[in-house]
Amino acid sequence: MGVIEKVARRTRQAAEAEAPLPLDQIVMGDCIAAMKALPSKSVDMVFADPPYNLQLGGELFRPDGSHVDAVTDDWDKFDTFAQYDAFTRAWLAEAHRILKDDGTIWVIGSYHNIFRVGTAVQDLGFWILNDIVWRKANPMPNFRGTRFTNAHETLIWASKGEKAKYTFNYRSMKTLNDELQMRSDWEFPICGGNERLKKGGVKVHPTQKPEALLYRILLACTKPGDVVVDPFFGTGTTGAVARRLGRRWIGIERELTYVDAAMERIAAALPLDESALATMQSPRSQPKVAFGVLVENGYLTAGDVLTDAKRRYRVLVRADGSLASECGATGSIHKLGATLQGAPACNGWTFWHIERDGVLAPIDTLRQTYLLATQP
Amino acid sequence: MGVIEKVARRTRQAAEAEAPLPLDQIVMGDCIAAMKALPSKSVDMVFADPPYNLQLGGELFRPDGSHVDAVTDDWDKFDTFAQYDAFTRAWLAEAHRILKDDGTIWVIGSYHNIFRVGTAVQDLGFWILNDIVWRKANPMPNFRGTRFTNAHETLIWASKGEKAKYTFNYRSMKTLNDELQMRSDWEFPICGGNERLKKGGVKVHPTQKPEALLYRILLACTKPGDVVVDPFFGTGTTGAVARRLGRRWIGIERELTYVDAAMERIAAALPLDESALATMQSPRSQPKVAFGVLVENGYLTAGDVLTDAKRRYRVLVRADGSLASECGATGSIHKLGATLQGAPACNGWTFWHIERDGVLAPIDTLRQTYLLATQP
DNA sequence: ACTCTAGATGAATCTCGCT
DNA sequence: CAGCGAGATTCATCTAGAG
Repeated sequence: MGVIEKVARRTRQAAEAEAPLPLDQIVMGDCIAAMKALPSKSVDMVFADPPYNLQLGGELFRPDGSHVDAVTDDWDKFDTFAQYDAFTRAWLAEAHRILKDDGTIWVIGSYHNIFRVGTAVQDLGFWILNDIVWRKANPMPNFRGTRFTNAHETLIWASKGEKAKYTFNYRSMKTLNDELQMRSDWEFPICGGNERLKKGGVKVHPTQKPEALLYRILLACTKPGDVVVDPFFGTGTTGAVARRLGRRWIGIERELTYVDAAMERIAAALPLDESALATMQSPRSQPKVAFGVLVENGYLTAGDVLTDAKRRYRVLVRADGSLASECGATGSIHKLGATLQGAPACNGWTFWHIERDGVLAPIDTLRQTYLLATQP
Repeated sequence: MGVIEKVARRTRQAAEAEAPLPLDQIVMGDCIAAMKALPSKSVDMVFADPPYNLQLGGELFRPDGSHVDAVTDDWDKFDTFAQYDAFTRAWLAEAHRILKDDGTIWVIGSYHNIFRVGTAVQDLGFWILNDIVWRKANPMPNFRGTRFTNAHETLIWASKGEKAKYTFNYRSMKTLNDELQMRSDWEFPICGGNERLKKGGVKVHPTQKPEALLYRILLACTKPGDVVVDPFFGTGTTGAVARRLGRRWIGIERELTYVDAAMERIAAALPLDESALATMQSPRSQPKVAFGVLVENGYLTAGDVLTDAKRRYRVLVRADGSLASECGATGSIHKLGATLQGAPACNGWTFWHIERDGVLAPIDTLRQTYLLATQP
C-alpha cells in the first residue's frame, strides 16, 4: 500500500468517525451514492423494495372495460437483464458493507426480478436464512384467463454470511401465530383503505407496501433501538413502522413527491389501532376445500359416479373436478346440481352422494375426512 | 392418397423410426446426455425436480474466519456457485432444445437453488409465466427455533419465449377451484402414507413429490396425448400421474434403485378412461356460433329488441344479425356494444339481454340452448 | 344513524387467427 | 408482419352515494 492510499484511508476513517448516522431522516438522492456515504458495519438491518423490472406490454382492460392502472414509472425501466443485474449488485454490495456483522437484509420482489436478486444476494456472500411468501388476500385477478392469478410476492431474508449471527425473536413470532411456529408463508391484504396514501384521490405511490408486512419483519428480526436502512424508501412504510416499534430508521429516496408524503406520514405515525393489529394475526388456514382438491388427492377418482340422495340423477366425476351428466350437461358440483334440478342454486356438497360399502353418503363427508387429515 | 403423399409419409415414418421417442420409458443415465439423444422440438413439457444443492454450505464453502483472505474467499464462493450454475444451464439448454415451440417447462426448487435456476431460465430465453408456491400443509418444523418454518417450495412455469404460445386449461383450473381463478399459491400435504414409496420400512427417495402436485400441473398445462419429459425422474411421480391422465412420459434417471421403484409404481398406476379424462373446455375450443345463426334459426327474430342489463341502451335486431341503435349506430353485437359504451371492446354475448317471460336474460343463454339442441 | 348497492381498483410481463 | 375484427375475460375490498 502506497503513501497516498494510506492517507486516503486515514482520511476516510476520520470522516466516518465524525459523520454521525442520519437517524430517523430521509436522505434524498440515489440509493447507491447515499449508502456510500454511510460508514461500514454501522446498521442492523436493510429492508429493500427495489424496482421489479416488470417489462409490461400494452394497455390492459378489465372485462368490464375499465382500464388497469399499471406501473409505468421511469424508475422501473431497464433495457436488459444485464443492466438490471449491474444495478442490483451495486446496491446490494453497499448494503453488505454498511451492515453490522450480525445484521440481516430483507428484499422483496416478484418473479420478474426476485430470481436475479436472489442470485446476486448469494454471489455477494450473503447467506439466505429463509425465503418468505407474502400471500395476498385480495390480489388483482388475471383478467384474460391466460395464467394463474399472480397472488403472491417473495421476500428473501439473509445474514451477512454462513456463520454470521443474527437476530430472530422466535418467541415473539410463535406468540404472534397462536403458539405455532411462524411459517414461511404469510397472508396479508394488499395496502388499501385508510392506510393507502392518496393525494387528490390518486394514490401517491404505485406499490405502497402494507404496514403489517414491515411490522412482522421488524418485530421478528430487530431489537428496540436497532437501525434499519431502506434504500428504496418510497412513501416510508419502513419508517412509519420502525417509529411505532421503537426502532431507528434511515430512508433513501430520489422522488420529492414520495419524500414529502413519507415525512408527513411518519410524523403522524400513531400507535397501531386494533384493526391494524387484527391483520397482524396469522389467520388459521381456511377450512374451505375445493371439490377438485379431493380429486387431486385421491379422495375421489375421475370416473367415480355420484347420485343425489334419491338416485334421480347420475353423474360422472371428471379429471378436473367437473361433473358430467348422461344428458351431456357439465359443470361444477354446484352448477350441475342446479342445472339438473332447474333450480337457481344448489349446494353440491350436500346434494351429491357417493356409494361406499353399500352406503350412500354426501360428498361433504369426504371433505371432512380430508380436513381432518391435513389440518394441524 | 397420391403417390407423393405416400412417399412423404413413408419417409417421415422412417425418420421417426430411426430416432423414435422412448415414450413411456425410463432412460438410465445422465440427464444431459440423455436429453441430447432426443430430437429438437419434440416434446410438450419438461418437468424438472433438480438437485437442490443443499450441500453448498458444508462442502463447498470454507468456514468464515478472519485469517482467510477475503478476496480468495469470495473467489471460492463464486467458483462453487459457478459449478452449480454451469450444470443448471447445461440441462436447461437441452430442455429448451427438445421442447416444441409451444411447450413449457416446470422446475421446482427451494431457496437454496431456485434463484439460480430462475436466473438461468430467464438468461436462456425462457419467458416466465408464473412462479407457483407449494404451501406444505404439514411441513417439518424448525426444531432449533432459529428461523421461520420452511413451509413451502417454489415452482417456475415458463414458455420458450416471450411471444411463444402455450397450453393453459383455464376452465379446468377454474372448475377445480370451485369456480374461482386458480391462484399462484397451492396447498398440498407432503408426500406420505400409502403414497410414499418404502422398501424395508425406509423411504426409497428423500424428496418424493406428491402426486397431487403433478396432477394439477399436467391437468393445467398439457393436453391428453402430450409428451412430458422428466430429467430427474426419481421414483417416477411424473410418470405415474402422466399415465393416469392419459399423457405420454419419458423419464431420465441415474440411480438403479429409483428406476426399479418407479417401474413397479407406474405399472400399478391405472389410466383413467376417456370419459373421466374429459375436462371443462374453454369457449374458444367449442364450436363457434355466429349471432346471425340464431336469427336464421328462429332463436331470435329480426325486429326483436335487445337491451343491456340496466336497460340503458336499446337496440333492434336486424335480418342479417347486425344491431341498430335508435341513435342510428349499427354494427355487430360486439362492436355496437363497444361503440355505445365508448369502450375499447365489449363481449356482446354477455352484454346484450332479451326479455322473455318478464325476465331479462343475456343472449348467451340462447347460444347455449342452440348448442345443446344441435350438438350430438 | 344505518343499510344497501353501484362503482372503483390493486407490482400484470394478460388473445387469436385471418388477410 | 402489421392491421383488423371477433369474441373471451375478474376477485376482494373499500368508498361514495342513495335510500
